[in-house]
Amino acid sequence: MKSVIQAVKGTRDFYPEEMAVRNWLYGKIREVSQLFGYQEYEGPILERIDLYAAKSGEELVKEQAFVFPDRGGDLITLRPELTPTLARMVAQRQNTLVYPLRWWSFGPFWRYERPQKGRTREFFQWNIDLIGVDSPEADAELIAVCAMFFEKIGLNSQQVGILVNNRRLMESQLEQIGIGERLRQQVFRLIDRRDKMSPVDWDAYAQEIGLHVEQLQKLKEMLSDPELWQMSSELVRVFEILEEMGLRQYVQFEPQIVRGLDYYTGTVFEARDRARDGRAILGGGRYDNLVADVGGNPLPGVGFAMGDVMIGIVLEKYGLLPNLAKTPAQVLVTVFDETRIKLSFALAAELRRAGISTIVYPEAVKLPRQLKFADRIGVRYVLIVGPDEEAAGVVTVKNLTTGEQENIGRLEIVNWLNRHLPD
RNA sequence: GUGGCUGUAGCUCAAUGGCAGAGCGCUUGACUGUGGAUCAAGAUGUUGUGGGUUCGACCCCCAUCAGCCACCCCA
Repeated sequence: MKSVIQAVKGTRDFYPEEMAVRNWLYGKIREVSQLFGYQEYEGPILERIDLYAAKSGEELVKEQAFVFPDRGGDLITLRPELTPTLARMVAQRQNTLVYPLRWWSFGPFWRYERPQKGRTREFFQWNIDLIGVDSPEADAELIAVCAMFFEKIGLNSQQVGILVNNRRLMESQLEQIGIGERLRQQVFRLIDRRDKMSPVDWDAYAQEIGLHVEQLQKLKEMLSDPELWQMSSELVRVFEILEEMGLRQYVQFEPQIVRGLDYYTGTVFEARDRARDGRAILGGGRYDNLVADVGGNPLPGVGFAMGDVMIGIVLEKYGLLPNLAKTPAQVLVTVFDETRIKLSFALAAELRRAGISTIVYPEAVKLPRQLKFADRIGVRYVLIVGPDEEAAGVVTVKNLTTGEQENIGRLEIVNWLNRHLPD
């Protein structure tokens, strides 16, 4: 035990139980993505570091990416996010793709950070994007995808909410109080930290950036105005569409949401536990310059990303993780003794040809051990072929759930199982 | 990158500086063709790792690794 080599920090082993949950999540993601007509795609896991230099945000690449030189000396990055890859893939075939593009993906990502609650170094992320349209209806569609996903997975609008804002709205409001492009990024950071700092520290931080007392006062008024969204024709339209789609209850305006990544240009949103537990479940928004930033012609887009770790924590908290069958096997064929091993293997092969998932015990150990094994892996039916059965031309079928058993004619067994197995 | 807490049996956790334990799980049996329940017996440890203090260290000190949590940042 002591000599087992340690797993890499911040990675998780997916034992069959965890793998089943991950695949279940993947399935729900696929279901909702396809329900909206999105196509699945995937990019490489390795990218040149230059791809991220463009726009991802300084820190994400410099300090939070796994970077290494390949044998030719080029710096290669384990992808920390997918959006730049998406932008590259679109730019490469910009003139042949049919717009608007609706694409989704689910795959692994890496960030070199200290692991903690809701965050690991290796994680899986759902990315979904609508590219080639800059309408608020497109923004609303992505938010709707998000809300439908919650609905499908069993999270109701009392448990989780999608907080929405618009960077253009915030920019114009900031203009009105005399904050221009020069201070914009810093003020966005300030807004982003409103809840994370004490009011006193926050005021001090604001003044440090260079806000006058009057500007700070006006900024506070902005951030506490729940009706501010009505100043944005885009947000008005977004909420209107979501209302018509019957998903309005999941969504609310939140002026403090501006998102960390630099490439967002319009509507931004993130989903959180309503109880304010933990970090954001997902985050996204509109990015209208990204394709141009990697060398393509300007093309607008909107999308979001959801990590598997935080959604897993939320689903666990609300008891929504499914009870998944332990084994895919529907039937276990026991081996009665050495001389009857061939009988059991032949029977198992016959069941498999009929499409029945079957395990055959691989050695002639005592029957109680084989039954105990069947019970522990969670298989429903056990088949026994001993001397009595062989002589009578039957098979004993035992249902481990009910404890009942009966003899079925050897030639009837496939039909019998097909009638009694679930599905 | 910064700070805090924690590392003892497969798991969850006890043990005043003085013989390393319990519950669960596991193995075997009660039950030679039947799992779960019950009862009985049994096995399991380099106390994360490396140093130091001490007559003596799971316990105190230092370092290191890992896990958890917060910061930073973000999914």
